[in-house]
Amino acid sequence: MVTPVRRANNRNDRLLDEAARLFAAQGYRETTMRDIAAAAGMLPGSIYYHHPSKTELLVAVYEKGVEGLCQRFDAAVAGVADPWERLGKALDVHLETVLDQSDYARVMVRVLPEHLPGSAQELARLRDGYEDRIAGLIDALPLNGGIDPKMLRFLILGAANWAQTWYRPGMTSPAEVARQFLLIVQRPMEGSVG
Amino acid sequence: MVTPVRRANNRNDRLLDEAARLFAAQGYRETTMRDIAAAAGMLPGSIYYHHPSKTELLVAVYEKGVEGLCQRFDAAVAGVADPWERLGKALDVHLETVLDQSDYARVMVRVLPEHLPGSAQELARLRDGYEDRIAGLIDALPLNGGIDPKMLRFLILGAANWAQTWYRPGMTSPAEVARQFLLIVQRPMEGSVG
DNA sequence: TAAAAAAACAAACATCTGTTTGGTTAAAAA
DNA sequence: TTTTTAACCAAACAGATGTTTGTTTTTTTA
Repeated sequence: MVTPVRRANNRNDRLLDEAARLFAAQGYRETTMRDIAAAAGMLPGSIYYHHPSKTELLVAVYEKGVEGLCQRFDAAVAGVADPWERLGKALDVHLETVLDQSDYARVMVRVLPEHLPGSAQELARLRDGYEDRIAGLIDALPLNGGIDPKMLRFLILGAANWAQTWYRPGMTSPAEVARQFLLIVQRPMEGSVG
Repeated sequence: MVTPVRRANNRNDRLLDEAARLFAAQGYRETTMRDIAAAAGMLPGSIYYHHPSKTELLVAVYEKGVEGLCQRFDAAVAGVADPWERLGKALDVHLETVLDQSDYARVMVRVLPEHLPGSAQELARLRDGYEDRIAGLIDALPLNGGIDPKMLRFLILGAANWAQTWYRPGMTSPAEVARQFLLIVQRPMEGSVG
């Protein structure tokens, strides 16, 4: 197995960028290989030199999305000890990234694994790399009896992901949305910030 | 304009049922007119006797979805005075309907107006018939200063709609999910239930 | 500078898609 | 019983879609 030597003017990065942008803006099914090729300045068939199928192209976009989001997450919560403060940082990163900064992250939210039966498992496995981080973060919260951590996670992540459907640039900033969401779910209880 | 006389063996109801089921399970783009026709026991072209286009078929499904959800909502909150209790009832109806009981309601959550540029306005207008009810309900809540009612609405509806992506029959019941969600966002404050 | 191979082109192929058209059946109206 | 027409069938059409194939260009390596 010889790894091909990547040339200086390789346009795979550009290709992935445009694919992410279109998948995020229009959806996977609504975006054609011709759309992507045109946006990347190449012919439809040329995409297949870099990716064996449309599905695999999506997987590649997904991988970059998870990788980027995880990196931002890790950087944001690094050195923060208080569980609620960690959740606040995570919410902030999640919303800013998904709403404002990364087409790749947007694809993760818009195109769900279960929408591509053939690759659902692979996509879900990639997602878990990020969602496990959120789960661990919420499990560390000191919760009142009666609140199921899993339900709290579903509520927060659900609200955050759904934000993509109503958020438009120029509205309340993603950071402010994150602050509000945290304010609503965080209630004073023993063990949390005084 | 003569309204055609609807015959006893009209299969439009069956057609709508199957369309709703398939749109909810696979998505709009992923469902073909042939899929729907086969499920309804007719030929693809026959659909066009009942609906002028695939888009209009979706609109018809959407209409039934909004109508059903609104009816359930109205029945659930009727006679309930306390704002938080009203929200609880609404959450219960929303989750049970969307997760368990109505393919039509499922379509409303899975197929978003902005995903069909041509009919986005019409679909959004239909949705508003329901979402305005939720908005009114939340605006009636006595909230602590600092919490934006709009953000609370986005959080609750977002979490509730997103539930479709993780909920599977046999899990925690929709009613229990509703109870947990309410528990998390409802905090003791002046004006609410003692 | 010549050989090797990465990267893209040009053009098609097979299939699927929403939709149309003209003919047929069967239920209701006369 | 005859007539009307709601409801559907049968078959195709035109365009879009993911993908393949053979060839050419262009960069790197020897």
